[in-house]
Amino acid sequence: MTADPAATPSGGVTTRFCPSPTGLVHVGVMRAALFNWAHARHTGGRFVFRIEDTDAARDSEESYRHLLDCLRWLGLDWDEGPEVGGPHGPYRQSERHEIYRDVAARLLEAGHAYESFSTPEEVTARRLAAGQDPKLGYDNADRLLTEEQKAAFRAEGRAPVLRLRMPDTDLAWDDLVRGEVRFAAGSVPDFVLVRGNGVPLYPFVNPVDDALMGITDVLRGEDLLPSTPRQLALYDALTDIGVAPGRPRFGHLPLVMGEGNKKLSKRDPQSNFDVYRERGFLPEGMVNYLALLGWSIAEDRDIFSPEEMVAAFDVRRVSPNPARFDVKKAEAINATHLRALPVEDFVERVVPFLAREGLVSDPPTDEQRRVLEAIAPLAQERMIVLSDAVGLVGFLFTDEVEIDPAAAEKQLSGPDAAEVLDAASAALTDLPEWTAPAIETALKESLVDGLGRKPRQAFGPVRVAISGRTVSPPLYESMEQLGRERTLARLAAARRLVPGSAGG
RNA sequence: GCCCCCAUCGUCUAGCGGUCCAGGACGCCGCCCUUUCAAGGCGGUAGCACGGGUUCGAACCCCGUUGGGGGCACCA
Repeated sequence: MTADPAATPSGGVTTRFCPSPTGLVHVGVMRAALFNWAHARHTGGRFVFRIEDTDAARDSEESYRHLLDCLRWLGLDWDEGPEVGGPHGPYRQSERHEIYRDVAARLLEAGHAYESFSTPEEVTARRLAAGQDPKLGYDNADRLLTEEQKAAFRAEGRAPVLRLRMPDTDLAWDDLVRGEVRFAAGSVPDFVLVRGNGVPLYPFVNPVDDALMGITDVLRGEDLLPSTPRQLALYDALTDIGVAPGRPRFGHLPLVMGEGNKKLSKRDPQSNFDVYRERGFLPEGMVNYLALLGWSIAEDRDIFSPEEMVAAFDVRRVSPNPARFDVKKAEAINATHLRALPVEDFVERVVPFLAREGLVSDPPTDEQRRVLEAIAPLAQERMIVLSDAVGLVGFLFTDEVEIDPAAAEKQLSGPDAAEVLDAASAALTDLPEWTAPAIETALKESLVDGLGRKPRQAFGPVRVAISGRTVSPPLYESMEQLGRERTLARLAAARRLVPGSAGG
């Protein structure tokens, strides 16, 4: 419970990620995790993962498990923390209460902290009485309470909170991303470390654990910047009583903004990390985009791998500007990574998404795998996220193809469609060789040359008949994979949908 | 209200006093390719918030203004 010199090797960097397991995982939180991880890896340092579950009312075990899963999915491995262990455990604050109780007692004993009996209502009343804005907060009125006064409050049944005595000096630090930041002496009131009921608060346990775990560099959101003076003061007190080895460095990352000009809130659907996973963003695509929220690898480049990020990451080059989360750009980045995937890798990753819809089994049958591998290169380049495969290649794995109503309206509504579909069926029924080139030749001869149709008019209805959509992988290859029987069946089925025609 | 942060194309950014009549990416718009849709190729659109300094010289340094944002709990 004292500063462990071995925990902070001179010059070595130790960063941490310390979310609280309360509900949905926010993309900004994962961005913070990524930057801490990249900073540790780049400097050859350590990355600690700690769970801040001091709020029993809001924390959940499910959320805790989910957090681990998200980190692992992104590829952010930790050197110390849950399920990994380490010399500074436990790594869940709910299991560290004795530690906080002990540190609080020592702070009180050393005079850095004191018992405070004022209720929030009393503080407000005093501010008002003095003609001041209640927003100024606590007025440090209990600093000089005598033992008699304290006894009197206790006799009333009041339980005191523990407050830190703030120093009467300026509090300043050299922020890793912003340079010097300074708060004037007296501008930050004495704050609460421990509640009246004995439960320690976040502003207390967070620095205590950072100190005990040898954290040297704290990278966190700019929204926490105003709380830094308090942490600094606490750190100085902890250093004085031998709990901390000194102050860590702080770096305040730019906020992640939403649609308007506001911080992306947990309420905003865009902020939910899970939706990107579920849509089939790649971890490497997500890492790439998240990294771009405040950092850039080079002047003329924005596609890179996690490894490349680690090699190049320099926290001093992180931008201080707030960054808007741009789904369009995230998609573009992801699409680039998706297309770069080797076919086998792509197939592996896409299978769970197809399986989820019952289109293939997981693992796929040999036949399903064969078809997937054949169509993959053609599908990959027209996909943005893995779940796109469901709509794009699903028609190859089911006989219950739903024809998109809009597609039908566009391609299967006129008399031309009937003529085209009939001609296509005729051309394909006795085709000697069922290969993409043969199919291409037959259809072009029949539809383009024979009927005199423009290619786009000739193949539109056929595509919709085969795939149910106006967008699909290349037609001939798709038909080849589908097989003659199913292809003819779909042409016939579509033929029956054409209104007001003989076949209907 | 108080404290703090931020300020280059619509968006994310490069730029760390001259090499910038500002570069890249996303988006958007054309053109090419073409069996749809994409992808790809080519081209285009659009920005240093304003005002003072400092300097031979400022997007870059300083001050102010304006604008935007964040924080002000016995939540985290």
